[in-house]
Amino acid sequence: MADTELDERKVKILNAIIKNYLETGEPVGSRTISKYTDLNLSSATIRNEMSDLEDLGYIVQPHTSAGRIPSDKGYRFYVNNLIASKDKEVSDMKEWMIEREEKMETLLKNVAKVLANNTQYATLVSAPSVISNRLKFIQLSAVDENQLLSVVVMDGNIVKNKIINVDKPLDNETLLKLNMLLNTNLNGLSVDQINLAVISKLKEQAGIHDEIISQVLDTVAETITQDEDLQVYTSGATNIFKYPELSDSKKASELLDTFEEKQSLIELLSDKSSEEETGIQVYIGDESPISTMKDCSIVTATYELGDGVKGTIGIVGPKRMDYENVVDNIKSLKGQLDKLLKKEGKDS
Amino acid sequence: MADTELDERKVKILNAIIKNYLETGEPVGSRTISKYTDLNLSSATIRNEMSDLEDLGYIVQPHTSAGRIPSDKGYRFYVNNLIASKDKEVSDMKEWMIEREEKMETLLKNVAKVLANNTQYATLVSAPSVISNRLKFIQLSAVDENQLLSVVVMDGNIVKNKIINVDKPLDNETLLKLNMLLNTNLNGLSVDQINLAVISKLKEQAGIHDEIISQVLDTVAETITQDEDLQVYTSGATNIFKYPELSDSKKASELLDTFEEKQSLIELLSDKSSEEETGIQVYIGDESPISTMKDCSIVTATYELGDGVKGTIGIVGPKRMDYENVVDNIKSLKGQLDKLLKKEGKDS
DNA sequence: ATTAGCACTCCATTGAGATGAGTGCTAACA
DNA sequence: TGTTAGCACTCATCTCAATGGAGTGCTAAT
Repeated sequence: MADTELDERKVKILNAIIKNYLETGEPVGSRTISKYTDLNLSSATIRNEMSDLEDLGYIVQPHTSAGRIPSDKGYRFYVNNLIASKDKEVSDMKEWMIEREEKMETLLKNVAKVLANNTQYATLVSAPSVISNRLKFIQLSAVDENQLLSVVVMDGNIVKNKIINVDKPLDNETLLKLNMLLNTNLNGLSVDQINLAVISKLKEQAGIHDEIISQVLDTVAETITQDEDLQVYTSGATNIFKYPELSDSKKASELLDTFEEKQSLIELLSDKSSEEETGIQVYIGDESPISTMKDCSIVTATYELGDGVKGTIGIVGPKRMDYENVVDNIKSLKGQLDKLLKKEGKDS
Repeated sequence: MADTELDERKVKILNAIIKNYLETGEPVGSRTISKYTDLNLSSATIRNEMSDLEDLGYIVQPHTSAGRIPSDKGYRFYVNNLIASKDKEVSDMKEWMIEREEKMETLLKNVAKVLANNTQYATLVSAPSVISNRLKFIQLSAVDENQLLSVVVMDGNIVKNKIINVDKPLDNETLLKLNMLLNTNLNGLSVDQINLAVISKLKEQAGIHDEIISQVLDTVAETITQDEDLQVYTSGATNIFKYPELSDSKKASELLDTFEEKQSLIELLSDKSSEEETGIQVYIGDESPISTMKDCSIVTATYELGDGVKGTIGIVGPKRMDYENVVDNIKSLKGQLDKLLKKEGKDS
């Protein structure tokens, strides 16, 4: 639809406006465009076109007799074009840091950091969600008389653990039996497959309807399904100070609060409402599910591990963000993570 | 020494200046003091005294003909008095959140949050340092053919783990023997007691000079001594925007960066250079080991767990921080943590 | 359809008072 | 001798109007 309402010249002008605004952050006037483009049109002509573009809602004037800046709709147009057309080879990303990491956590922290450095925006990376992530190994051990330790290893070497307090000690034999039971029945299952039914089947198989064993099994189930806090790693949050339109103290404070209080970020990153086939989502201004980010744009991509969707990487910046660069970066990183995690899941 | 250079009246005036400045954040003039105190002195007299105080270095003028504000030395004087004298019962702290927590991590996050809420400053809480923390339980298990999982439980239920990649599988028997060996030899030892000597003794006891076993033992040692990232939890970093003197965009950005990049905070919290017998340390302005906090004051306290020093809680705020309230809060929290952790370490 | 030209609008910057808080100093007072 | 009143002076901040410039919208000419 956008295609029919904008002729080629208007598209060129709109793009020129947006590009210029991305660089300068200042409203851009007709004269600038008249020189900047290779259209060889006078500023007056441009003015007419700009007037049209404003009527169509692609650009706005912050106040009478200032230049124009892109509206959310304008950004949206630009970005759609970009993601669709762009598929040029990604600038070779710094690989120095993404080397085989043992710990998911440090890996993801590094990813966030690299991305923040490369783009100069704020970045978020969420740990793989355990939904549809497979159980690889599970073990119960007696720490001392009253404490059991349950350890669960998932695909991708994510390790979870929980201390279980019990009233009286379990003897070694029982423990061994339980471990056997757990491993044979649960290994290879994904978290969302481990529900109440499975657990109660386990309890049954444990034979004795022992109070304690039942309690232990429940806790194990809890360990497995525990939301892992759905960790989010952030980096470069303070980059927002680089963009005057975000750095007045009220907005900045709210934004940084959002980053510190990671809960809402989790929601953001797991928002799958407008999933794109490319795996890259862009929220512009009001489109964002988080209200404190009304004045920002957000680009997210999901990376996969083995089967099923997993974690998300995201970038938060001003609306005039360098979409081109960001999309490239995020695509590249997504690719690398996909590759890395699949490999690690398999052979290492 | 400070006692001899300040007579009682000067002390009163100095305190009045500081208190007033703490509230308002504005330079305070002679007239204000003349009314505010019960000294019944005219502003002129106060001016004379203030002039003296300035010569002595306790207060400074931000510019000619503004009021005076406390210098670092002035704050220092005030704080010393405070910590020494103050020991009144702490305002009853919200206990709602500090209930028996299984996970150290969530507990400490909550502590940081509560403290930030109570004081309206930025807070940091460091996890107990494992130095001189005892080993409670250790276990090696085979996740699959090529991966071993080593899990270590410390006092206070801190769990560490590490995946060990091995070239060829270890048979069950060896594993069992290793576990036995590890537990009998290492349990009860603190981390700093587990050094190369102990490990090589272990290797010897393992009998066979097997390449793999040696490698495994090394990795176990690594797991135990791994620095646990020395986690630091922060909260309320954005509170700095409440204090104009910190919130100009350059300073704020640097400060927030420091909070995000937690590494330097770790150093701050583990700085034991000026340990006080009360366990409470106060850095004022330049005294801080972190340069980005030149314009801040920092109050830290260490809490203990069982034996030996453990973690630290800290508050970062403007120099005109409400020291009284902060010290109370931090004392109270320290007390609760001490109690809680000792209990947990023992019986649970 | 495009362009040149012009009047107009509005923001941002500047500089000149005006204001007021606060000091330092001096002289008077108890 | 310590305290106070008074006064001249300084300096940051606020207000206000003037200025300049960037940019638009409109109209008339090409």
